[in-house]
Amino acid sequence: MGKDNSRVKPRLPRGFEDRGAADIAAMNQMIETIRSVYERYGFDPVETPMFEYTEALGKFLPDEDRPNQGVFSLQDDDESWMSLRYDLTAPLARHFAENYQDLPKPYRTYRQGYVFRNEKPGPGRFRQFMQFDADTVGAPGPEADAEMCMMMADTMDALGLVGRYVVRVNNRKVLDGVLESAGVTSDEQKLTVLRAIDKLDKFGAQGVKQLLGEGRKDDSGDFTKGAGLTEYQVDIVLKYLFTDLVKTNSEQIDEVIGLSELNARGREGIEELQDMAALFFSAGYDVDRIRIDFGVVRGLEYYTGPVFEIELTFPVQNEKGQDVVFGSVGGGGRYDGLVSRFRPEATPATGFSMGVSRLMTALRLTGNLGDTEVQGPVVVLVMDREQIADYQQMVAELRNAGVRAEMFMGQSKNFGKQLAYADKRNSPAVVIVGSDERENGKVQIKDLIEGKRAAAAIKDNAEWKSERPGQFEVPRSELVPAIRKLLDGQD
RNA sequence: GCCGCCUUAGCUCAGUUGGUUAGAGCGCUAGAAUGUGGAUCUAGAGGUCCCCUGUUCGAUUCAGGGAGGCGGUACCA
Repeated sequence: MGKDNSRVKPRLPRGFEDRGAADIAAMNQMIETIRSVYERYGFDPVETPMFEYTEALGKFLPDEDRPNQGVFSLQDDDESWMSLRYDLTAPLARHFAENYQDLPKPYRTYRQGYVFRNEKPGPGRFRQFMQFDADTVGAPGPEADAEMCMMMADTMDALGLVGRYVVRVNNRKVLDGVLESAGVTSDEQKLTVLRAIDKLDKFGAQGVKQLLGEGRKDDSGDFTKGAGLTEYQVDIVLKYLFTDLVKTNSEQIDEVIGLSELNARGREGIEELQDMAALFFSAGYDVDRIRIDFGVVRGLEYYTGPVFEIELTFPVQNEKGQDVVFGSVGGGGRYDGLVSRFRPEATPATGFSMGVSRLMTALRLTGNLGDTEVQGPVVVLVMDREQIADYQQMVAELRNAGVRAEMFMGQSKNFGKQLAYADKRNSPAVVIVGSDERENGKVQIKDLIEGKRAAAAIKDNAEWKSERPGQFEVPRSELVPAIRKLLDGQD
């Protein structure tokens, strides 16, 4: 049989991804774009490690003596649990609390990095993915929240997505107020109601109504138990959700103010939204960029006030052409309680997170990622093994001149293979020096890009060879200037 | 977790109403062409037909179970 079962099958764990040169270039470009916006807003970078003590992340299960399933965890030497961070906010709270004395307040920072969630992956959902966050810690006012929303919008614009997203804004206090008025008191029921509201754009009014009441059966036949509200309660919630869509944010807010069910807590939230809407208006952010939307919930329980979310306004399909449910590509809100887990002082904070990986996936799937093809190096071919010192010298000259260059390192001394290699690397040019050139003090430079163009018409291989499209000869001393000139001409 | 669909060569997929040597395109390797990429032609390598159990003279094909993938749904701190 001769079957070798000892060989390991190379396979990626589900929900994780390898990234090649083009992907990395695209991601770096996105990161740089986002970074420049955050810098311009006056935020400074900070970096925290991938691991934190689980208790610092707040993800210890109260009943059992181990961390939440959703986080990747392991035990340190002293048996204390450590976890891979699942977002960049909890680690920031820890960092701020730990360095409280030295940090300026408000503390305005950004940071970017991979976070990890041990969950079932889906379209645009990975178990390792990149986020790019900005936070203002120690600023209580709605102007700090409004700034976050405007920065989110500016970031999306900078990423070339003008008019193709919307930042939706709501306030948890409004939600809480409505629920209180409706007499929804148990925490569990509250959560279920919030989740139901969150599904509005997914399932529509009917779906939400079912989820608020008995429950809903989805297309795959699965049944989701509802919140079990009475008809009267459902009406209150729906009335609040389905205020008429109007032209401006302040009009939108007025619609809710008109509802008699709004209690003191709800009105507090409304006032904050009014303040934010006024700032959006005066700064020229229209409803098509930032919209007050009472359907925004956000899952995280630590949000205490304004919450916001970036949504793409174009449909996304996967590689198979199937329409795909694509979540938000960024979000955030005010989390006034997070730092107080570590410190006695009340520390208000607000921030948001850009889902870099998810956004990149959406852009790639919709063909909006832009051209990030990576240009290869100039390759110096090895014609004579004895001359590699000479070839290496040429490479060094090119590198010293700032040109990306390498000597062919493969096994094959076959000329054609070396050219095929350069072609596959997307090299701009190769340098050819055999005995003929050496004796005459010359080098052959082959412009692979021009050559490809010139060769398009050539069908016959003999002609193709003798024609040597894109190839020319210069004195050895002219190597670097000739290559430079060629590269300049190519861009 | 629950529901649906899927799994055959590196990739995309045919096919076998249960039968002996399981195919194509692309890709890969080599040659035509030993100093010239592409196109062309020729040849070659590459398979546990996802795994296990059962039914059967015989299973890649049928049945049951499992795993993995895709999608939905739940959860998502």
